[in-house]
Amino acid sequence: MIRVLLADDEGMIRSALAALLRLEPDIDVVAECADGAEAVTTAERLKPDVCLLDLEMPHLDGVQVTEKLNRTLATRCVIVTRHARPGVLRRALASGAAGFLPKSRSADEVAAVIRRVAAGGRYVDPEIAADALSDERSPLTDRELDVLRAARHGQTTGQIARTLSLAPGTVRNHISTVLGKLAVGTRQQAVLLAEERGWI
Amino acid sequence: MIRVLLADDEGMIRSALAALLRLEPDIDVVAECADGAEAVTTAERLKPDVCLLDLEMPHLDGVQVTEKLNRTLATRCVIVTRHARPGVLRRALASGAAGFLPKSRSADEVAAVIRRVAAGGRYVDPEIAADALSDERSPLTDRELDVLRAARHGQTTGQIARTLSLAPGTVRNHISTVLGKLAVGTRQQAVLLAEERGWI
DNA sequence: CCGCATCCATGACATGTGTCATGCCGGTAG
DNA sequence: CTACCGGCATGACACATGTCATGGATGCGG
Repeated sequence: MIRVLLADDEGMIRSALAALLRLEPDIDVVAECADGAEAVTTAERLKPDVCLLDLEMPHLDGVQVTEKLNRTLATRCVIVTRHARPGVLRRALASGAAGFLPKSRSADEVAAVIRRVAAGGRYVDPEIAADALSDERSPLTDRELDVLRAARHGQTTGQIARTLSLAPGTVRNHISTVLGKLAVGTRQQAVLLAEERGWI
Repeated sequence: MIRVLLADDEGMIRSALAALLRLEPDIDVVAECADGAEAVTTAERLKPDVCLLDLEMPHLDGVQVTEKLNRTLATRCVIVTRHARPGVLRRALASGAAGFLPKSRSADEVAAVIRRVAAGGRYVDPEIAADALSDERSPLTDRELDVLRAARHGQTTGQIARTLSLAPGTVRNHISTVLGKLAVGTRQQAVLLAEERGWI
């Protein structure tokens, strides 16, 4: 019997997957969690064989949960996401995830992936994996990513500079190089593009 | 037998809901569609009793699909969405939707809502309905909304002015009043807030 | 050691952005 | 009719933003 923990902030898909997985004779859904923090504490208590984690969750996202769990437990983590981009896959695998499944795939495949991962194997969505090989790695430096992350919510250059302890001119310069690298004209477009590609 | 059409761009939740609904003895899932345009043409061909439509879909969103179908068919539409805000509910009901269900609700409720709607009733998520009564209507004028919509993808004032056939100064003025009404400092924050509240 | 490349940081300059005062138009109350 | 109000449009002004040239710090290969 494979003991599975489910975490997804969207109640409808969480309960739907739970109901479907309970129909499988060899799978036992032992917990359903609505956010990352809850997933971590529940996993540490119940020690499930497999954790099926949504990437986008409040407080801790799926990648962060995977990192934490891999330090302390033998649980195998599968990350599920709507935004299946090569950059996201890279982050997921770097965190130690054993599986990666975009939500564009059918729900039927979930049980198969869980069995494979529980048996010690790995599963990565073949389509995304192919994209990842045709390397779409972020051309941005660490600092540039910092600045872009800070710019996500429409803060002004001055505010960003203060939170990063920089001169305003430096922030502007980083933004400028980012705009050049991404071939866009405004920081807002840069943010949208970077989010799209899973770089921030 | 209630004949149901399902439309959601996320394959996993679409197939999961379909599988669960097929377990119900009185519900027949006659079609699964991945986008709004496909939903419209399929619905016109199959004339299902109830359409379960995701709000966020490519090409045509759930509200637009509902509008189109209500012109030509007797189909009852239920709109499902992750971003369940009063403004979204208002738009959905204005389009003629018979039901409104946020994805934060459990999948169990879907079948019940479908039965209720098929019987000629209406269903609106009580929590969101309560919020909608404590009126959070948009304080923005039509023109201001036009400008804000155009500003969504980080376009410059000049580009927005050209697409709306306005002087750049006018666009800036509209943006300025929007910033005042929403009590934010940049157009980017205004866009994020308006999206959050379902006003654009 | 010495280039050389890369990242980070900064300040001067042009351009775009937000604020303000103003005027036009259609609807409404007196 | 007149006065007034709200939405729409516009141009002048202060400020933030994007571009550029520059310099310091670190790491790598000759």
